[in-house]
Amino acid sequence: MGQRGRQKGSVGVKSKEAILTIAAEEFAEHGFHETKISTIVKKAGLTQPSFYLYFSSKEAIFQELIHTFHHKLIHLTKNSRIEPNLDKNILASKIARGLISIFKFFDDHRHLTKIGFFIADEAEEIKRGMVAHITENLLAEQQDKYFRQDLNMQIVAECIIGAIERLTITKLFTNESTPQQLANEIVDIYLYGLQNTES
Amino acid sequence: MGQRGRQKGSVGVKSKEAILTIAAEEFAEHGFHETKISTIVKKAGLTQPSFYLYFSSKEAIFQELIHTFHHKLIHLTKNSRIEPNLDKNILASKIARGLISIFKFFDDHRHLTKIGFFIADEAEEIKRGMVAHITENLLAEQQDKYFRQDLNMQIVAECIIGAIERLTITKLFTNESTPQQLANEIVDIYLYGLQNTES
Amino acid sequence: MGQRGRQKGSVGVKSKEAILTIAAEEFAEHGFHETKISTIVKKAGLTQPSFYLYFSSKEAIFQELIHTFHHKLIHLTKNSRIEPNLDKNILASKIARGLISIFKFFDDHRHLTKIGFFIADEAEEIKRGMVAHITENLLAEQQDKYFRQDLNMQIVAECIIGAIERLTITKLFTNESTPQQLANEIVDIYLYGLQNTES
Amino acid sequence: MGQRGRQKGSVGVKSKEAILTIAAEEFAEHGFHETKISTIVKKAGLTQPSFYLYFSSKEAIFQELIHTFHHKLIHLTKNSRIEPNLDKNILASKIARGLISIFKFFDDHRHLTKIGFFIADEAEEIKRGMVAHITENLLAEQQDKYFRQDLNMQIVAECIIGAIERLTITKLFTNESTPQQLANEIVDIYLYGLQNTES
DNA sequence: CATGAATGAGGATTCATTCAT
DNA sequence: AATGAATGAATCCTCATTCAT
Repeated sequence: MGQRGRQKGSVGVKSKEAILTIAAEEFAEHGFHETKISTIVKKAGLTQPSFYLYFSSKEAIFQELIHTFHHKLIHLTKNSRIEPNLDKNILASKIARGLISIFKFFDDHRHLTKIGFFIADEAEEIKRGMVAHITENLLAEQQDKYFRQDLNMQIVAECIIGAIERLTITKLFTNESTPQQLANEIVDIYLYGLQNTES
Repeated sequence: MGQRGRQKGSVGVKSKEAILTIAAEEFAEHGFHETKISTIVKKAGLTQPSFYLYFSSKEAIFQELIHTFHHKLIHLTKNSRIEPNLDKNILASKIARGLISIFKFFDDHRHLTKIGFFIADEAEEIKRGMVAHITENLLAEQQDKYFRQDLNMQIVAECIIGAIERLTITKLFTNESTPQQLANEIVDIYLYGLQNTES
Repeated sequence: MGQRGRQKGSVGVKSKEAILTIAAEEFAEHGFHETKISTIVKKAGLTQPSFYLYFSSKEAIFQELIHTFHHKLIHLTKNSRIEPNLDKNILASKIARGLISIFKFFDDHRHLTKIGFFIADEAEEIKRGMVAHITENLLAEQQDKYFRQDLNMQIVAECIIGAIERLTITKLFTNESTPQQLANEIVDIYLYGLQNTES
Repeated sequence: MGQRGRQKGSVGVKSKEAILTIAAEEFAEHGFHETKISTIVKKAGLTQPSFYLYFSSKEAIFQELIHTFHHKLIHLTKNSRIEPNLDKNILASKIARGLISIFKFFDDHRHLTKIGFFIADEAEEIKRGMVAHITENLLAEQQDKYFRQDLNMQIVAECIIGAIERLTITKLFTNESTPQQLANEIVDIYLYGLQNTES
């Protein structure tokens, strides 16, 4: 069928993706309200009505971007459950690996991350999800005696998310640190603490 | 009679303060753009032109709130430099005391905190200031051998600010934890780390 | 009566005059709409309600200034009727004298002139009055054979007013010419024309 | 069918021109401040946002009208340089022809003229340009001995512009005189003066 | 004579969104 | 698949003017 390959939808798909990409940029840089549909379509070489061919509203495309971010993030964390029975040295690197994958993901999707992790109202909920996930992991490891028994792991998880948040903005997105470096620093700090045990 | 005589201008002052209070509430809850001047003045029992009697624009009052927050915050952290020559136990409680005062301050000024620490574009800068301050303190203590020599204290500071940020939103503002509890948890986590040293 | 001279009204009179003077300046410089009552009273060291102690509205003070201008102008032109039976040389200087008095008057009341002769809607009417007056004079002199019989004196009068208007703005108010100079130039041009009668 | 095919954009052009025409009317009649965008668009059968489809602000459309006037005026005066070597009778009719074209232009563009020659702040500058142009012409003719040597031609030019100004308002726009009549009267007055040379 | 405080009324401008083609 | 044209619905802001003291 259709040997002349009037590749149905390909143009539209391209337009839609152009809009999505540019919108992500704009939202990430200027926030929701300061981003104008007019600007997006202009940058995409389209007109305003075309926008509504692909998205039902400004709110809708914003949600779509958030959803994409959230979806990818969930997918990412799905496989990161730490297997039991590993010795302490390996634990550290396991944790580091998890953090690396998060930072890498953020690094690879800067605009989406800005939107879904920092700008959106839903960011709070997304973080809550991550905190829950991390808490679970930590609890398991706590149970396995890798971690101190007297710690409130939910609070720990919040601290880690907070750290990730900050470092993403100030170190990762400024290109001052790599995912690896950041992950290692976090592991080092949280695992062993600040206290000087020498002397 | 009235021992304070002809309270010149007191009415206007009251109106201005009413506007400020309500504006803080609104901005904190709805953000800059979703906050309407009309709503603010209505809640203050005034009309729109009155607003402009006290503030030159919506932007201006927002800035004033940010400034107030920043100003108070700076004032707070001014006295918090840790004195040298204290043993380790005291150090912990010293640090805790600093954190308590921050959480207390945030707790006492929830709206301002939401605005100046979470909503404003300037929040980033304000946090940067706090990070710098904390970094300084940490470095001094590191020099005094209280802390491990191999840690990048700026990164540590970022982690702490991130933790404060998160815990403020999820534990403090939800009334799930007190400033004391949060401060203690942070000290415990960051000073000693997660690692189980028993066994 | 009243040896203590609580000069009744003197303060008010002073305030009113201050307002009038400043208002004239402002209207002259910025026109009606761009002149704000708030600016006037500020410059007069008063508050807005005080303004309404002396003038019923912005429109009212503007009218008062126009009226003052018009009144003075009418007073000026009342005595300027040219007496009959003068020879041609004297005629020229008579006319010049009339023009000098007008230019002097404009020069002495620059703000009022700007308002009443250039800014006000009523300026048109005021000019019409002057044209009528000049026309009358010219007609008398035409009847006395001093002027050409074939000229439409109303048109001539319009031309003279037009000349006065322009020269007031471009030469008088810029201090490039004195009333005398301008009057002489006008007399010279209009009496003898441009045409070179030599050769 | 339809020899001009798919008239792309013709509707928008029509709307823009409608707005321009009506705006010229309104500005001419009521001045800048008393002219409301709401009135303009209402008369054009449009809504307020449509106005901003074609003009960026009220100030902008006003400037556009002024510019149009100025542009046309400059175009008009470009060809009006008087060629040398003409005898006196022809000179008069040459000058008359120039004046006719000006009055005709003003007559054909009453609204624009009101705006650009009487209402706009830029009117002064526009007149200055005309004065300069006229002065140049007069000087050339003076050099060629057509005009008296003792006259300050800039002042003469100012007088002529003043005359044009006045006569435009009082005779042309009231339909009391035609461009031809006005031009002839001016030539007559300025060339030969008022003085009765008979007797 | 004067003012601190307040407001009614309106006006320009913006932006997401839609209609007809 | 796309667009020229248009708009509904707000929002910020301004200014002359007034009231109570």
